[in-house]
Amino acid sequence: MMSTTNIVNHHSLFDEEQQDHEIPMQMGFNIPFPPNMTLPPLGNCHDQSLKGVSAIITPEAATFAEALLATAVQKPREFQDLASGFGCGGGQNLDLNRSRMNSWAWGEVSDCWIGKRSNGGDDHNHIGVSAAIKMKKMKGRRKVREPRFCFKTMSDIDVLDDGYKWRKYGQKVVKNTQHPRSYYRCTQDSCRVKKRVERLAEDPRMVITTYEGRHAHSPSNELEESQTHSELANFFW
DNA sequence: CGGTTTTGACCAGCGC
DNA sequence: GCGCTGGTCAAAACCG
Repeated sequence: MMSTTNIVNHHSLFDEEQQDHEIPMQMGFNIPFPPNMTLPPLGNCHDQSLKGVSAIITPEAATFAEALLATAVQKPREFQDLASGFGCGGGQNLDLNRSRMNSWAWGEVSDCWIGKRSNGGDDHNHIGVSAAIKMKKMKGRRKVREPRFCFKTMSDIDVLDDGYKWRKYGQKVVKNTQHPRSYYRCTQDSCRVKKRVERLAEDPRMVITTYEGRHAHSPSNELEESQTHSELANFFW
């Protein structure tokens, strides 16, 4: 069991009083990289639309990272408890609820990374997931958009298994790209979460997955909460 | 037969 | 107002 797990959580709360300007917000975490996973050589990415992506990881790790972040977003309290159980800093508080994500008027992911980082002086591998989101509250009435999170991963598979069940509802070739963008919607009734999957024009090996909204339910029925916890536990071995 | 995918049409937002 | 573009709809095709 590793004892140096580090949850990184830095965000500023949405301020209702602020009008018509951008409000930066960041969320995420670092955890030790499991010994049974291997990393390919890491490199920097220079994609204008997704600035700050720092590294590339294996599809397996990426899938798990996505599931982790989904858990952190959907069940911040449980995620915090779970992380604490694995020796995460108790003082850290993954308090995403307070950010009132669903009240954001408008948001775009301006930065994200999934990768490997050194932890201070020692060079332990960490898998990290973070999303820096620039929020913008507009004057006047404007269509409310759900918060969005995106991930960039290296994978042959377009749709990574994040524990939820998705139905494809559209595909579009976007300008200046060779690869089509696919649109998916959560199959759960009353759940409005959507995700977009596309390949990076500059590097088709990279898959960009963008989630929009928050699930109003647990991951698909087969993946009960206890199982999710079990998977999270397995991640550390 | 029911659920999912495909794909062309349609719609809305935005810039000019 | 018009054209461009991204996002969604919905009918048909596909599949287990």
